[in-house]
Amino acid sequence: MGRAPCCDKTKVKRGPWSPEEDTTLRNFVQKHGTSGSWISLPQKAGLKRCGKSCRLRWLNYLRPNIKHGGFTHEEDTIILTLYHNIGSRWSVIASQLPGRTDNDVKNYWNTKLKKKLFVANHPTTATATTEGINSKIDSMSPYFPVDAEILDHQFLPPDEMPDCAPIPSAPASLSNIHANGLYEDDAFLVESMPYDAFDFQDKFSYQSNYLEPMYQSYTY
DNA sequence: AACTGGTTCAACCGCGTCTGA
DNA sequence: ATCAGACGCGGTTGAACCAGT
Repeated sequence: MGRAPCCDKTKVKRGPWSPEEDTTLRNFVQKHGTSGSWISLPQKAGLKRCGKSCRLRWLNYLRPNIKHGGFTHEEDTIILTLYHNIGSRWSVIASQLPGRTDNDVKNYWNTKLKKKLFVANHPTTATATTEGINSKIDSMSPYFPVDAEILDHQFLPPDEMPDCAPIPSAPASLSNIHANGLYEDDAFLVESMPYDAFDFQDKFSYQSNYLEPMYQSYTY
């Protein structure tokens, strides 16, 4: 006996959104907001969609200032650092990346960054399949090492983060690395995530000074 | 050109948490 | 204090696209 569905699946449209539906939803939300209830919004807006589907479409695609694709090195660093410290709290991680959604960050981690990090640190397995790499990564400790210089970053809670706030810049030593004959992306990751040279003192200092207060402010 | 396997990412699902009556 | 409905989240799925053969 499972939980009752949030809406009648036989009466709502599913699958990809059409441009017309996007326009309807965008216009309605911009004019009326969410009216305090996503569940009732589709009916008010004249959409044959589940409220949860509307909410997801708005948050991940239609709302202003959304950025798609092209994650920067600085964003990579922030994702890796926060994943190392708090795990797969994608909404918390995304809140530190203006314009990024939790879905975007999650997809980026699962499809690209995780593999990139592993390959950069295990060059001999670079030709392995994604499935094989993923299974290896999943069996590893979640506690990736963190470069001490990342301590310089300042993180803001979401309600203090302006929509177009600049992403905290990476330290110079992390921004212009071309080492070991690797591409800049890979060299950057290798240099910023040195598996064998992690300073635990720095990790705990960083965790207690910056991440734990932030993490606690998000606990729900 | 056709097929196949891999990759990407939008969307869905179900569960935990929150909130207001 | 309790409970039902709504919200928000992380995990997963599958269609579309891409690259190699």
